[in-house]
Amino acid sequence: MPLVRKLGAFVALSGAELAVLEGLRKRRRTFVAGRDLVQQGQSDQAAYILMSGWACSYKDLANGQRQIVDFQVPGDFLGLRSVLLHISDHTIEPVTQIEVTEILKSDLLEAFANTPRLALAIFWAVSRDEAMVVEHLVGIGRRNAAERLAHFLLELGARLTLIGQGSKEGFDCPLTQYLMADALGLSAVHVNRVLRHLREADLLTFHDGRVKFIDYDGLTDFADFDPSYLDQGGPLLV
Amino acid sequence: MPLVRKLGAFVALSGAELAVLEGLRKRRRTFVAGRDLVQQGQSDQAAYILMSGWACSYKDLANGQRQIVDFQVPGDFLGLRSVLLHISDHTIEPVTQIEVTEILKSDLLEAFANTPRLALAIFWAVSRDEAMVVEHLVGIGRRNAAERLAHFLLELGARLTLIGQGSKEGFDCPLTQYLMADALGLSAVHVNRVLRHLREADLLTFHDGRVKFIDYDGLTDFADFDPSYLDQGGPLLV
DNA sequence: CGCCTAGTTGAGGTAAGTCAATTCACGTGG
DNA sequence: CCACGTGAATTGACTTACCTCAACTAGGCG
Repeated sequence: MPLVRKLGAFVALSGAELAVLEGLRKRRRTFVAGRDLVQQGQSDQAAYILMSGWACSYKDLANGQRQIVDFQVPGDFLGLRSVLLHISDHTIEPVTQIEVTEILKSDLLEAFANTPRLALAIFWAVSRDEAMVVEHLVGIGRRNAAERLAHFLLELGARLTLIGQGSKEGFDCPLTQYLMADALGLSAVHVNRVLRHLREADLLTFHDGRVKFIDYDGLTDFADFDPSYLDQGGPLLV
Repeated sequence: MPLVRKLGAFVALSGAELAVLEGLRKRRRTFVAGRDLVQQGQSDQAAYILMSGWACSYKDLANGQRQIVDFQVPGDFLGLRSVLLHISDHTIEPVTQIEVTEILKSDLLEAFANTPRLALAIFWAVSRDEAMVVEHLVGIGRRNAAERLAHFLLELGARLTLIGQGSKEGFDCPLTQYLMADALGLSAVHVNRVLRHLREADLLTFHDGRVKFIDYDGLTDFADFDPSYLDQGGPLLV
C-alpha cells in the first residue's frame, strides 16, 4: 500500500502501528473527476488517503481566478490540514476518477494519543507536504515560466517514481494545460508556448497524456531541480 | 507568553501540559540581525520559539535570487519543519535582533510521546503555518502587485494584533522594501511604486517603520482579504 | 566630511497576458 | 452515417504589468 511505503520511509513502523494504520481505513469511496471532496469554507472535515487517481487542492479568488496549490497522487493525504483547522481553507477536487479511503477525525485523534510514533510519521508527512508547497512558492515567485514548468514536471516525476508510476524516462500525466496553468500562475496559452519551447530545446515532450524526459540531466540543470526537499532518505526514527 | 496564548487558542492545555511546555524552554539565546539560525542544507536542526523581534525564512536559488517564504513574529516557531526532515530545506535569518528559546529535538520527540494533546497543539500550529504559506502562494500566483502587497500587510497586521502588537490602526514594521520585494516576488523598485499607489489611493501609508491603515475596510475589500485561514477561533479541543 | 543603506522617480525593455481564430479528437443525437 | 457541439491544444497579433538600469535624495554613523 503506497501510504505504508511512504510513512515507512520515515519511521520503521511496528506491527501494532501497522495495525492501527489498517484500522484507520474505514470507508472506501470513489469520486468522479470534478466532484469536490472538500470545499473551501466547510468545517469539520474528514481526511482521506488517495488510493488511485489524481486530485488537486486549490483556492478560489473573488475575481474568479483560481490557484492550484498542489496535486495529489496515490499514497498522498487529502485534506489533512483541514482536520485540525476550524474551517477548510481550500477545495479538493479529483482530476481523474479517484478511489480514497476516508479517515475519521476521531480515529486520527485517537491514533495520535495511542501511537505517538505513528503521530510522528504523520507529522513528518505534513512537513514534507509543506516543503513541497514552499518549493512551489519559490518557483512561482522567482522562476520564469520555462524553469517553473520544467521544475514542476520533474517534481511530479520524482514523486511518481517513488510509488512506481514514473521513471527518468517519463510518466503518464492526466493534467491538461489549463490545470497546469492554474497551478503555475500562468495562462494556458503560455503553458502551451513553453511546452513547445521545451520540446524544441530537446528537453521533454508532453503528448497524449504522457510526459517524456528527453534529456533528464539537462532538464534538471535547466530547472535547478534539487529533490532533497522531497526527503526521500531512509527512516529517521528506528 | 505568546506561544502559550497561541497554542491555548487551539487546545485548553492542562497544568501538566503547560509544565512540559515550560520544560521545553532550555537555552535562551540572542541573535543579531543577519546571522542565520538555520541554514539550507544543514541536518539535525533544533527548533526555536521566537520570543522577541522578527525573523524570516527563505530559499536561495542558483541564479542568485532568493524567495522569502514567510516572516516570523513573536510566538511563532522557527524551523519546526526542519526537525523531522532529514535536511533543512530553507534558511532562517533574523530581520531584527531577536531572542529565541531553543527546543531540542529530543525534547520535542519526548513531548510527542508523553503529551499527545500538546502534540496535537503543535500539529495545529504547523497546519496554520502551512495555511499561511498556501495563502502566500495564492497571492504570488494570482494577485497583482498592489493586491498582493495590501494582502501581505493586512495579514501581518492581523497576526500582530493577536499578540498585542498591532491593531486596525496599523503596526510597527521593521521590514525594508527589499525584504518585502523578496517575499512578494517583486522588485524593490516596484514595491516602492505600489506603496505610493496605495498611499495616493488613501488606503495605507508606510513611513519610518510604521504601517498605518487609513481605510481598513476599503483595504480588506481591495485585497480580498479573508483572515479565516489564520484560524483565530476558540479552542477546538477541550 | 564622506560613505553606506534605504527610499524615490524616470525611461525604456520584456516576459507573459489577452483576444481571437483554427484544428483536432471525441461523443451524441438526428 | 453525418451534423453538430464541446473541450483541449495550437498559433498569431497586440497589450500590459512588471523589470532593469540609472540617477538622485535623505538620513545615520564612523
